Amino acid sequence: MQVDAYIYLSEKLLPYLEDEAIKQLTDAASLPGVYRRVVGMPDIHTGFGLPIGGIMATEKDGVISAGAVGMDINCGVRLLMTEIPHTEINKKHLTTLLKEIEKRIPVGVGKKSRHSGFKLEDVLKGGASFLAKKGYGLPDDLMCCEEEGCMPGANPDKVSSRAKERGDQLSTLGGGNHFMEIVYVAQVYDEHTARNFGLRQGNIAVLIHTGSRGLGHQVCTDYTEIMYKAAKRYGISLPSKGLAAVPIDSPEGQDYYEAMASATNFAFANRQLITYDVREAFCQVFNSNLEELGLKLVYDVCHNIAKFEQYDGRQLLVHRKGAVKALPPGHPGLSPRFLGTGNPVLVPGSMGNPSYVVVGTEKARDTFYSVNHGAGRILSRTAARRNISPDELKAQIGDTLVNVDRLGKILDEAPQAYKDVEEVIDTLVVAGLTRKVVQLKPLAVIKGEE
DNA sequence: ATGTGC
Repeated sequence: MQVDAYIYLSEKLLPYLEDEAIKQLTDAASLPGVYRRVVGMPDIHTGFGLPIGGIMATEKDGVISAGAVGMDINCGVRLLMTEIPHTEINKKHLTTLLKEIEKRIPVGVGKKSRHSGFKLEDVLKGGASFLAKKGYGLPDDLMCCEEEGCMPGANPDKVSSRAKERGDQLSTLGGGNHFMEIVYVAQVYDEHTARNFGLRQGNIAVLIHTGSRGLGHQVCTDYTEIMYKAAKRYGISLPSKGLAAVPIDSPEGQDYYEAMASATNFAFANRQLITYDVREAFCQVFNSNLEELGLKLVYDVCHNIAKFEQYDGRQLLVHRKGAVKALPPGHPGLSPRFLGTGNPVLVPGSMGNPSYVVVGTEKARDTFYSVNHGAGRILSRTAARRNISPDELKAQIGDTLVNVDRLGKILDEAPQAYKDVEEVIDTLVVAGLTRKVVQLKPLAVIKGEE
């Protein structure tokens, strides 16, 4: 190991720590140019290469790794806030909303876009910014996105034709842990910050969790193969195929960065077009307009990405896989919109459970200004399908409305397969890395079937 | 996570 590995866990979470996740994290600590420490979040669990809930920063002369970003490049979460009090919404509204949203946004593995006419090259270069400027967004959307909805350095020429063929999935949700949820602000912990983020106690909001779909998956697969072969030529001994890595300044490393930025923009555009479709669905169901309904973007976070950032006067490449950038109030890296508060961090819980909006603190410097991205798995997808029955899942999600009739199709997403998100967040609160802003409680959820 | 794969 070149550096130490730190993992943040409460006593309650300690039993869930897998030996394999520790190995993946310490493996990452052995890669050339890794800086200061590698970090595991309290939602850590075994992934491909770097564990999910892992952070690895590398210096200029160090490596870049596709597996340390993850299969779903720029998987992320966005939150839309409405002006609708949850007391004014009934079960019939919710049912109709789910139907109208599903009419517009295909859900589940392998689903294709209902939209056409967007040039993939524009999407890969421009992300959410391209769509918003085309009219698929509100004026303030972009300043409420990480990277303002467009990652610089994207070069579609570095995305393989096979990956591009899989790029016809704009405004699709996907499967697995991806979801859309109608929630309401159930509790406010920090009035000032909540107000600044536009979060009002009792109001309805929409949480969207998805990424770059098949395109990002293919980019990761392509470049893992390329890096795996090239590493030998650079004299890098790889601890595992999942951590295949090459020097940042090598042609392969540069190519991956440009392809990753392209896939990142695809994911931003996906969430932006979903937002457009969700807004349309709300307007139809409530027979109203966005001026009345709100549906303003609170924020859009990336949780699988590598970005160049400054620490200790050095430029580092911070790989976050299942971790969210959380800059504290006053940090020079913040956009003017969030300079006084820190950027909002969106942390979804498991199905039927609360989600949270939190912010980072000065102390989060210890984690390269990163906090956890969710609850974190306890059971693998297959273990969850084997061990949880549809009735047990139903008992856990309670009154939360679900679009999926056959609960047997989403057992891998049962809350029993996940840690308690509040325990996970409180671990970082106690460690001084984060502060809670609001709690969101679910009313209805849209999941894709396996 | 994923047109659920070598």
